[in-house]
Amino acid sequence: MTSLVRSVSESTVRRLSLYLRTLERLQAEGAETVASGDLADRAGTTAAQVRKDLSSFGSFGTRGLGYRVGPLHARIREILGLTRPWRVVLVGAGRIGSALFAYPHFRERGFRIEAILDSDPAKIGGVWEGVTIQSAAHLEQVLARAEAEILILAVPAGAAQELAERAAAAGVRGILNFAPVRLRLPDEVEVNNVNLAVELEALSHALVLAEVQG
Amino acid sequence: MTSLVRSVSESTVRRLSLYLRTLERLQAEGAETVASGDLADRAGTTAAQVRKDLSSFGSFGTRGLGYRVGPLHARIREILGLTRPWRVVLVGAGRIGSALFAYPHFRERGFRIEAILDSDPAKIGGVWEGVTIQSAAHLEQVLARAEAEILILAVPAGAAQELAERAAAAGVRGILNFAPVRLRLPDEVEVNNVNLAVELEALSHALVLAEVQG
DNA sequence: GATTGTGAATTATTTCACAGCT
DNA sequence: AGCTGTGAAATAATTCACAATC
Repeated sequence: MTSLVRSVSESTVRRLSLYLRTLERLQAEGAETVASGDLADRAGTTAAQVRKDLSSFGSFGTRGLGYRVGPLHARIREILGLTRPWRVVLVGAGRIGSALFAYPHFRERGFRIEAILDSDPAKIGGVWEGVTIQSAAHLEQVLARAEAEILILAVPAGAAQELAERAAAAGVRGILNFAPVRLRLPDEVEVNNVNLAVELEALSHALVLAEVQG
Repeated sequence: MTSLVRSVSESTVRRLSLYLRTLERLQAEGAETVASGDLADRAGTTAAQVRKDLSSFGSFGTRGLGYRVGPLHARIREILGLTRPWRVVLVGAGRIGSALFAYPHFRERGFRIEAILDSDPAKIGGVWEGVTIQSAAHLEQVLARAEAEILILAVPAGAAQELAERAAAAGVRGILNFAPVRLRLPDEVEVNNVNLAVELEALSHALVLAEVQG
């Protein structure tokens, strides 16, 4: 069987996600086709970049016309692994956890938060939209019962490594980590780090640079 | 006057932010010096990368010994523009806004949220830790009174462009944008986008790839 | 006439490897 | 002996430019 999903670079993958959202807007606008230049403008890149990205998985644009919005959308969903739902467990029922749980774009894309865990007794037993917050002590059982594939880690830095290790041992395949620490885990566990301080600090660096350079 | 801040690549800047946090942990552990290899392990990169990153702004490691933790920390703070406070206004008092407002790492690094805005009448007038949520209709006045330099945009996609334009016109210099849209703004406004759907989709892509490749 | 697909050229980033300090 | 600083080499990502196609 030939793979439907070829290896593409990390930066291409991130742009594909942007294209996907753009294509959804185009669909809502009733567009049938889109040219690379138009897609690039809307997604914030260049026409050549769009074409390179799309050609990397043997694309099917039409010369003179552009790409058909529907089929391209379907193909990118496939590449990104969004054609089936993902079972997700959220660890950390603080503010970030709450924001992620309610983030509409996650559910739209098929990321199903099956369970919520926290270690704060004041939070355990609480209910969010029908989902009861359980004790993080039961991480392994919860992951097993949910057959969770993805863990969203939204806990303080000090708690992240231990929880991540336990989740990895329990068979979780990917972790989206919001704790500002580098997780040390077996290679087969995919980790994607989101560090909000990095984002703000990159901005502040850009601002001082702009000051100095006029 | 020679600039204290040289141009370094975007990826270097992001790693510097990681090194900064690592150095803070080392300081807390009482370490006086750190070798590039150790810093690399803790920050999740390589020794050569660390040395290249640090040498790009004329660093002052000691051969045979490593880098002195305190001075290196101070130098990176300088590079990242963290030696002075930043005046920040938060737009969007939803769940993401709430998480960001309470995120301790922002305040620790001198990002001061001076005002909170929202357009939902149910939220306006609410108070978060002494800060009253004001109407987004008054964006310009609030930005002027706060002399805000940075805007954190945590609003729905549909509202982001208009608010960003108004903030740019009112003189904001940088925007940390959580809305999943590409903002079109004058070049002098720095924009850093955080797109949570992209992060999760990059993870799901990695997982399907791992499945296919064994 | 418009727009893709893609090799080639360019630019950026990472890794190597080792001379040079302490 | 240990570790930095850095040119050189290798690799990766982006941009160019144009023939191929509709």
